[in-house]
Amino acid sequence: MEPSPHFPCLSHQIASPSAARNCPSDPYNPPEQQAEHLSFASGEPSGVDWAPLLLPRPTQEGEDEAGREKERSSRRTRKVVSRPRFAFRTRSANDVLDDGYRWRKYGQKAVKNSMYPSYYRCTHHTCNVKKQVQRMTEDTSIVVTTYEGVHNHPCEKLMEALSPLLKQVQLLAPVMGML
DNA sequence: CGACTTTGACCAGCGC
DNA sequence: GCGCTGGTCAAAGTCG
Repeated sequence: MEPSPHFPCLSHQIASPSAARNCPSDPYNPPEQQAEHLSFASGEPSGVDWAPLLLPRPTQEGEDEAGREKERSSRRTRKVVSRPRFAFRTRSANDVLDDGYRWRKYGQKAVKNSMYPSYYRCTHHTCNVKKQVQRMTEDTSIVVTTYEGVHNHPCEKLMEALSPLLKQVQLLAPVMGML
């Protein structure tokens, strides 16, 4: 997968968990968050096709709005909507991995098999991606992050980092054309 | 003052 | 049918 703006570091994790252990070039994986990528706990059988989960989904305005409206009307009809989900475990002091996106916490609740999972939503107004962050009871240094849905917008931090480069490319483009 | 977190209440799904 | 559980809402509080 291309260094997707949608999952800057997570893409490594999905594509190659072992490679993900060392991604020093990844600006979205600061030292304190260069977590030990332990394994995947997707709830799916192994051999799951990750591609559709990670590739940018083409903008489908109608479907998106309809989906939101559907969700609004049936406020708590959870577990009915089937959305791409994937989870992974990391060993990190930080609960929240800095994946380049901005998240808003909308809930935290004591549940049985995890002490206090936190619920986050992407703050982008058109994006409906959620993630759940919880620490494992057996080993509290391990954080389980579950993503639900796919971002339909570029990663803000990545775009921020790339914008000077893009400007340079734009400036150089005419010059290159002359050569 | 806007963005974000906290936290108690609410409610639907599920198992018994 | 009932109670438990997990996910979400929303008001209030906090922070920069």
